[in-house]
Amino acid sequence: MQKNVTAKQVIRHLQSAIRLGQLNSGDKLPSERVLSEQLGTTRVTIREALKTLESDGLIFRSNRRGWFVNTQRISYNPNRSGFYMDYVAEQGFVPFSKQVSFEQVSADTELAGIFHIAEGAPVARLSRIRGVDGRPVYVETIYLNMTLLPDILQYDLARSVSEVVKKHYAFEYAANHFDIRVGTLSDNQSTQLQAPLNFNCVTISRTVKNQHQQVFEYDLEYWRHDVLSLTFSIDQ
Amino acid sequence: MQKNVTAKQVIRHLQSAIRLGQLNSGDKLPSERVLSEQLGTTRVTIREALKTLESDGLIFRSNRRGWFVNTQRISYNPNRSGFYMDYVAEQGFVPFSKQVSFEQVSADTELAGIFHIAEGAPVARLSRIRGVDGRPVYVETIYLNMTLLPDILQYDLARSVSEVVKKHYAFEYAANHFDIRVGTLSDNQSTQLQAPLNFNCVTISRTVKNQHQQVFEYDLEYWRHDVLSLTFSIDQ
DNA sequence: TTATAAATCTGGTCTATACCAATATAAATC
DNA sequence: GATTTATATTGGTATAGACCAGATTTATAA
Repeated sequence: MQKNVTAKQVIRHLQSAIRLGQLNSGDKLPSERVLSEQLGTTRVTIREALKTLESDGLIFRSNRRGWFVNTQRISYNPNRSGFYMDYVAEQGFVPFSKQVSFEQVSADTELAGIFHIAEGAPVARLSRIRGVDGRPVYVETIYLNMTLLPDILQYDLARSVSEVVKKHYAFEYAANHFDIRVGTLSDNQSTQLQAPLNFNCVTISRTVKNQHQQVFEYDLEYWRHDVLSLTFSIDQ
Repeated sequence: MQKNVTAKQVIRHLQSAIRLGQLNSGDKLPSERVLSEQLGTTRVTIREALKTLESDGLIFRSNRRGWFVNTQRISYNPNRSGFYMDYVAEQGFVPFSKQVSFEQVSADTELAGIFHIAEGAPVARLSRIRGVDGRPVYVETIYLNMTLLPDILQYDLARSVSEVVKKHYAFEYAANHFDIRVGTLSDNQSTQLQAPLNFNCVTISRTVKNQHQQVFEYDLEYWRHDVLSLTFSIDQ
């Protein structure tokens, strides 16, 4: 009589392998087929276990390349001031940021509502991919209210949006409103983040008001769910 | 030649059924077996699609009872002041809160570090399950520093912890530090939330300081990932 | 040596089937 | 009618195998 090998057993096995240092940060795990042979089970069960370890942030995958042992999660303060590059580098990661597009678009119903402008009014849209240690971890789209920020398109926002807005328009980041939830990546985003279809993500939406209570910025960030640790403080 | 039915097709089919009102909030979906027959595919593919819709918050499941169309997510401000019951009721939900335990424990290494107390020092631990419309949505464990809050065990904290702390100890909730990440539920938590093993959750950890910069409270919340929308503002 | 093409490996996504455990329902009993 | 017991249903978790597409490596040709 053959006894089923459960995902739980596989999870424990890999957890202890990582804990004991048989597998170290950045190491590639054996392929799913090899693991299923070694542990006497099927790929389906192995994948079930791998997905759990992924959600716990212990391992991550790169599309069709393999599974790897994760470093610690990226600690990210959504309310930070300062540059992404510096912020992440302080944690020992090697960050990169790649601007995908920066263009003018017309406000749809949603954007018009957020910015309190007419539909069709000009909005600047900046799209970029950011990552650490050579792997992309989140995609971001930033909308800027061109009614309040005319000529914003002529600036280089690659390094920092807030820097430009503060310097050239004398806007303060006076109030931030956040909405954070779990979701799944779109097909486009999956490709950009080298993730499979319908991959789980953390969605961070942020609207920013200046010192005059005007909404001038709206950000949408989609993070791989397995790499992120949101940390922030609120004093009262 | 038979063409495979993809999860994407199933997702679109169910999305439009919900959008068109063929399925309404609270409705039970057909069983996985029925769906797989109707759509000409296997349960595996159906489940793949259902899990995606679940992560997007469109549907939810109750262990071995079935899949149901979700209402909108619970908008939850982790920094709120006020009562959970009132807070959630305002959004049209019928909330419930069930205290599981309230007892004194000894600080382990982690708690000792958080509260800046000696290992073994007394800590009060309150555990409860909270939900809406009859279904549990998160489990919470609250640790209270009994070095700062002696005799806290004699109070009834079922309604509100902060109310008691403010009233009887004159503590203010001066500073909150948050850490939010995705993870998976423990076996215990899965049972409590009527979720399958290794179910995805959002973990919210929160440490609270009083007006004297003393850490007196440490909360751990584990939310079903499919019901939560964190919303909060930070003014500067 | 370099560029190109072929073979291989890997995860991604299906089909098909099976059995278990908790739940809900129907039937039998008090 | 209320309670208990048996049955059917449902999701949860396995086995086994297949083919695809992208990434990597190896072999081949320029």
